[in-house]
Amino acid sequence: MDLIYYQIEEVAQKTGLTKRALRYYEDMKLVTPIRTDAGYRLYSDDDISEILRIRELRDSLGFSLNSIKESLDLQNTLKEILSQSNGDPIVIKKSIEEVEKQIKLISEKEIALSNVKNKYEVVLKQLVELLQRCE
Amino acid sequence: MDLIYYQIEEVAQKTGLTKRALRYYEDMKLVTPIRTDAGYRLYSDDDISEILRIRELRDSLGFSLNSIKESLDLQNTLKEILSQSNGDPIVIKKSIEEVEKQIKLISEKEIALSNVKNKYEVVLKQLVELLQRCE
DNA sequence: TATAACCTTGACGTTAAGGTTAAGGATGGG
DNA sequence: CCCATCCTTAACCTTAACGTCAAGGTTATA
Repeated sequence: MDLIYYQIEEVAQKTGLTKRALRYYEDMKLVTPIRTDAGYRLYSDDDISEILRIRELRDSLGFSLNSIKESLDLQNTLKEILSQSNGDPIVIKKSIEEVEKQIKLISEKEIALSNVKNKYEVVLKQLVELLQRCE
Repeated sequence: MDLIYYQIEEVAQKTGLTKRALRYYEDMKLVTPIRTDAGYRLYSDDDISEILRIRELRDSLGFSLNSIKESLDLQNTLKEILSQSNGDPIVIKKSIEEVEKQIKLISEKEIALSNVKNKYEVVLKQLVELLQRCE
C-alpha cells in the first residue's frame, strides 16, 4: 500500500490554514513536505496531523511559531532518546528537567485559564438569577 | 485615608511590564491612570491589579490586547447590568449568551492544554523509567 | 540655582505571521 | 496544441506590540 499525498490547496482546505501560511510554516521548518520533480509540495497524512497540532497550539494556546518549533524539536529528541533503549543518564536527566519545565508552564496556563473561567461562571450565575427575577 | 498613587517607573517594576508597554496600554484604553497637573501618570492599586490581570491574559493565554479589551469591556457592561437590580430581559439574555460563548472558548483552550500536558506526562514517565533502568 | 533624575509626547524602527501581487513553469482536458 | 488551472519563488505590504531615540518639561536635591 503506497502513501497518499496531497497538494497544497487540498491541505489548506483540510487544515483551515492558507497556502501562504503552509509555505511559511515550511520556511520555519515546522513541516517539510516532499516535492515532485517539478517542485510541487506533497503533504502526507502525517504532515497534515502535524499541521493540525500546530494549529491547535497556535489558536488555542497562543504559542508563537518559534516556541511551537522548540516544543516539536524537544519531542523529536525525546523520541530519539526513548528509541535507544539505554542512553546517557546525563542527557536523560536534562530531558526530564526540560519536560518538567514544560509541564510547569502548562500548569500555570491552566490555572490562569480556570481563574478566568471561574470569574465568568460567577457572573453567569448572577445573570441567570437576575433574569429569573425579571420574568 | 487617601489613595496611594505610583509613577510609571514604579508600576513598571511592580508589574514586570515596560514603561513603553504601560503607555501603549493606555493608548489602547486598557488602563487610564489619572494625571498630575504637569501630566505625569499616576496609577492606583486598582490600576495595578488590572494591569496584572491583563498581563496574565497576555502571557499565559496568548490573548491579543484587542480581545483582552473586549473581554474587559464585556465585564464592565456586565457589572453595570448587575448593579441595576432589574434590567431589560433582552439585554440580560444577550449578555448570558456572550458569557456562555466566552466560557465555551475557554473550555476549548483548557482541553487543548490538557492534551498537550498529558502528552508530556506520558513522555516524562517513560523517561523516568528509562533513567531507572540506566542506573 | 544648577544639575540629575524623573516625566512627557512624538516619530521612526523592529519582529512575527502572514497577505498580496507579479512573473513564470507544470499539467490535464478538449 | 492550446487554454485553464494548478503550482512555484520573489518581492513588497500590513498589523500588533512594542523598542528606541530625540527634544523638551518637571521635580528633588546639593
